[in-house]
Amino acid sequence: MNDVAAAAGVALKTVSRVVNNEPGVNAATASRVQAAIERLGYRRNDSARILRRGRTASIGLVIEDVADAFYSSLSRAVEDAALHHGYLLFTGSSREDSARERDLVLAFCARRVDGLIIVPAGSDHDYLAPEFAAGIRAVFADRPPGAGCEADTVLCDNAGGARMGTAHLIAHGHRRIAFLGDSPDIFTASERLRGYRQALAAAGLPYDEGLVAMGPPDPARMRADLTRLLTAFDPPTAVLTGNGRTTVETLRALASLTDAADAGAAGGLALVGFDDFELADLLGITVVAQDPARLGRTAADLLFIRLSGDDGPISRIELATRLVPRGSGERSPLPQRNRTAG
Amino acid sequence: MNDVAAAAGVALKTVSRVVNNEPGVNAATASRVQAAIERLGYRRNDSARILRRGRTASIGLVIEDVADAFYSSLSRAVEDAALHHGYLLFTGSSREDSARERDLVLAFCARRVDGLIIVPAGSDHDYLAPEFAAGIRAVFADRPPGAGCEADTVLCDNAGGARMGTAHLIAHGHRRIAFLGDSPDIFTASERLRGYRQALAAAGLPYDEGLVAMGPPDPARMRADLTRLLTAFDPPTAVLTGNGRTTVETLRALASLTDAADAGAAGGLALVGFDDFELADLLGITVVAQDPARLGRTAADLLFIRLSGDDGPISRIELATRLVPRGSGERSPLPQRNRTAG
DNA sequence: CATGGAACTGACAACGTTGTCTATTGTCGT
DNA sequence: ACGACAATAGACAACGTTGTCAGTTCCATG
Repeated sequence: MNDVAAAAGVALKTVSRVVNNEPGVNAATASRVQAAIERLGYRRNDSARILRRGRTASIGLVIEDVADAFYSSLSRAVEDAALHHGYLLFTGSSREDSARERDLVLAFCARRVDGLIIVPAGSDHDYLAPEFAAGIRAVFADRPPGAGCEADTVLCDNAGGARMGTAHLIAHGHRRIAFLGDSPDIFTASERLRGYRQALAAAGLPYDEGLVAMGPPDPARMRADLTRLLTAFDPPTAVLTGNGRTTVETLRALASLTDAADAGAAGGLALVGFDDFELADLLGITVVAQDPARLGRTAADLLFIRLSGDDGPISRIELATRLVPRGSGERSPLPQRNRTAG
Repeated sequence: MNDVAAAAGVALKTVSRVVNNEPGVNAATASRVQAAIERLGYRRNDSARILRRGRTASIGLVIEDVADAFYSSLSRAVEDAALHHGYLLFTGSSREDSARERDLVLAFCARRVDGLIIVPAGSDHDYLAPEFAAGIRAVFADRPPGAGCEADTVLCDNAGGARMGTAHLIAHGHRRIAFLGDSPDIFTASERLRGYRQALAAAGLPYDEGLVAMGPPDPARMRADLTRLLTAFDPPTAVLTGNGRTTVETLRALASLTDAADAGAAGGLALVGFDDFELADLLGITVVAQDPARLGRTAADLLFIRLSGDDGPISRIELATRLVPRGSGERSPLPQRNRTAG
């Protein structure tokens, strides 16, 4: 900028004014400065600008994994909102590792992002206290912050969705319904388990721990769990899967366990999946759909409201889920070969 | 930092030394400073640091759309590499809009990223000249830069992959093979069309424009194109689809055109898709697989080599593709109802 | 005891902007 | 012709770091 000023025979401040479209510069002077800018290929250094002004016009997004369709949809929604408000976006994936979450968040804070959208991996957010004190705003998405951390939160109605999915299976005559979920220490997974139990209770059905298998969606582990479930004395006639990844891996496991030809039919087992996913329509999989884009958009909206100065009470929004019947969840129970009596 | 210095009764520079783990600070002094840091909740301001040091330890990634599985895998690979090198990552989606690509790139440059990884939407990258002059390094991924822009580039062997996929169909007896691709002004789409033509030529088959339909993967448009193709006098017995999105939409269109029950079987039409995608295994779709994670990793590697000072000649890497037979591409031609003679 | 050097600490400028305040014009009304 | 005022331009400090260099202390050595 100094060079531009020298080249245009003008003061530093005048260049600054031209660069920022500030009023009070003679048109002739301005075009002379513009010419110098073009000639020298000058670009404003935003680091200095940020240092001087205090606002960075950037936000940080920490998700679990960009490569997961759910989070990449969420990302895109946040990205759009950021762009729309003229903000730049830092992103990082925590990989379900709370240390990595913290490091990313703190790195973003050191860059003085104005705000954060966090899908927390950990359950302790005390490390944010100094940042909040410094004026950084944060919105939690998909999962709530740890105890003692007061911040806007956008969740989906996990328990309600699981309840609805389970009730749907019950309504189609199922009495033994398995639940395959992610690790129970993940908020959404345990909430969905809760919803599943609520639905069973509401229908007067017993809760059978033997029908529940939870853990990271590792194909080998899931195959083993499914085999155990399906070869038990009194096997389930239906399954509720706890998230997109789990649903997909369940379908794979079922395909490898049953006749590959009718893999799409999930081998007669009724199935409702939590989370919609690409091609679920073609495979005829009934799902309880969340809207990750809406989740991201809502979180971004909340954040930008805060960034515009709003200091109202914390909000905690819960987005509704939607049951999308596609066939796999509407099958009636088939007589099971392992069962001795009906 | 000033406050910390005052609180610890020490000079600014000493705090700086402690914060940066620089040697030459008495342990007692250091712990006094540490205490003050904790007490005040101090965090270093990286904007100032960047301004002072010149290096930002951040890179910018511009892709087409995070919500697309191909690019989100690529993103994740770049993210991992960045994290591994201690860099932060700015991301943005161009949405196939060259102006948006430029704006994102320039915004990242204004933030003084050290390097860029770009999946270009446009074909004119003259706007980068001043940035290159300022020392920014860029690597192009998936698509090459516009003419006149010399930069490291990582592509996949698009023509070769399409040739392989087409040859595979020819080897299974197909003579009339349709090509459904993305807009021909997208580099990868036109390269794949080229590979398709090469394979036809190599087999002595005529190139029939009537069997080619290209454009953005809009469901309605694709359905119309497919209907036209399949109801023609001499319809194709096989299809090569030009990318993941196109493959999926083709499957949808086929499912809605033929009996929904055998949608997974793509209605008897043989199909090879360019790009692997989630659940292609369950649907039995033969694909020419790229490795987007490898693409991202390779691009990041190239970039970090440059950032470490390498000034060797420009490299242009082409990654191989892999044919994954899963059934849909191994079907023999069926007699077509619209054809008068065999 | 003087001297050299190592270990530690601090003063100061500079990075490239922008906000504030002041100085210089030129224009207008009286 | 004069003061008032608007429009334009510039000087300067400050944002929070870090690199450079200079100073102080203290200990080992001759």
